[in-house]
Amino acid sequence: MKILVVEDDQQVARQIESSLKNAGYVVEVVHDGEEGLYLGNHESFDAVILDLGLPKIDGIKVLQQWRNENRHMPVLILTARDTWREKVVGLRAGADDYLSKPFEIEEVLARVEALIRRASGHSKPVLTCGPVEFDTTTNRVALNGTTIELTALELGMLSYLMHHQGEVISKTELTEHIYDQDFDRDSNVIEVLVNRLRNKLGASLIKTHRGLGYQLVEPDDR
Amino acid sequence: MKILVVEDDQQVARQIESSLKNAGYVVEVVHDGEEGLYLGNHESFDAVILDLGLPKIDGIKVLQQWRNENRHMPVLILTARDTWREKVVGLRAGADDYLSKPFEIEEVLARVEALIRRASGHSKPVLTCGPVEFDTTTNRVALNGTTIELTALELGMLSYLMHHQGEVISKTELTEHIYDQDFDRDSNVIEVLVNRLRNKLGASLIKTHRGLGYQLVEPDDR
DNA sequence: TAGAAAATTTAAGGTTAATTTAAGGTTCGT
DNA sequence: ACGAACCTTAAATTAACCTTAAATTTTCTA
Repeated sequence: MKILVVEDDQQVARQIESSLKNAGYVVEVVHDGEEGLYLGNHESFDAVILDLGLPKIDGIKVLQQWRNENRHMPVLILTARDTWREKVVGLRAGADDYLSKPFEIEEVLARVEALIRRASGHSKPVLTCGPVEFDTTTNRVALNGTTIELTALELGMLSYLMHHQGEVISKTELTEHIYDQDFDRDSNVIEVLVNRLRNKLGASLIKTHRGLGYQLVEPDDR
Repeated sequence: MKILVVEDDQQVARQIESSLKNAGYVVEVVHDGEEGLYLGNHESFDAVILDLGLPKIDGIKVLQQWRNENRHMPVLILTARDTWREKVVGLRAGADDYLSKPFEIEEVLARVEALIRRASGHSKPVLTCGPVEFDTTTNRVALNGTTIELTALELGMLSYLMHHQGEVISKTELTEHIYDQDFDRDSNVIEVLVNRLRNKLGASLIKTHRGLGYQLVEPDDR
């Protein structure tokens, strides 16, 4: 998760930066509107914290330009003044949330996380197939609710099958996805992997189509 | 609830002290900046009332130093003059609210309570995982209650893991967070760091998932 | 500012779990 | 029934990780 902070006040900027980093974000800090505008247009961020009173280009202008360029990352606006007028202008320009100084650093964190959560809410992170669940964000795999430990390769294979549920996937396709293109023709790695997955997640999860490939199916529970 | 009052005017100090005590707070009063700075750094308060015109060290300096040491307790500033300039300086230094003399003692109480409410509402200051605690505001780490000294990198790594408890974090993710983007692919820095953390905080705290990453787990005590 | 101390990085050898290989058995389609 | 494709198991191999210590860099202190 990468966050852009546009804030000219060095102290506030540092405060926010360290707090965000501690919370586990990758943080990029710039100190004026020009740099902010450029970075926001040329790199991709999961959220932006934007001060309004900035040197060179005003925060509102920066925000408007981003939105004109169809950049839709969530933006939290910071401002020194807490006037009705400012708030309206900010939200009109496309801000997602608004915070006026002085603020608790923890509150900034809370709001940013809320924004990111809200923004990423569109994707469905956890795939499911019968009794097995696969969380694409954390790579956690569960069978009937209890987590199952998988190795890197097992995980890679399950991930691919999960993303192509119901399709019949050839062994070549699996090898090419799990490894990087190169593969031996005479090796039973895939069979061994399938076997281990079946042992861990239930024999009927992966159906084999002789000569064609494998298919992830909802097992008939019994 | 413990409140620190830093105020050189004996009469004002006594007034505030008795008012706060009546309201049910534990109050500590000191009369110059030096004592204030020390106490604020070595004890934990739920809020601070800080006069700006102080002997030995100016109030702003005291506040700045606290913030530099990552002490984030809410601070209400008192000042004799009500100038725009002073207010800005105070807020820039990290104050949370501002009150100019003369003031009603009732108002001081009201503002302090507002600050405490606001601060406690949004902060989740101390993360815990089994026997280890991590205070996000002071960066203090404790194992079974006793403070453990960690280096900057150790702290960075622990902080990241603490904020993502239970998740499996890849080595790349750790490097990208601890360092700023750039990293060598052939270096065992992460392994060495994990090793040192395990030595200091217990071997079973960090679980390794071969080929995937590391995971912070509650150690099974034994 | 030099010297000392601490922190960080590098390096090397040992350990272990994951992956691959291999070998023999099983199933399925024709 | 026969061969090919697949399954299963276990041993062999490999790569990831651990541990330690020395080398280097940074920070502290006199």
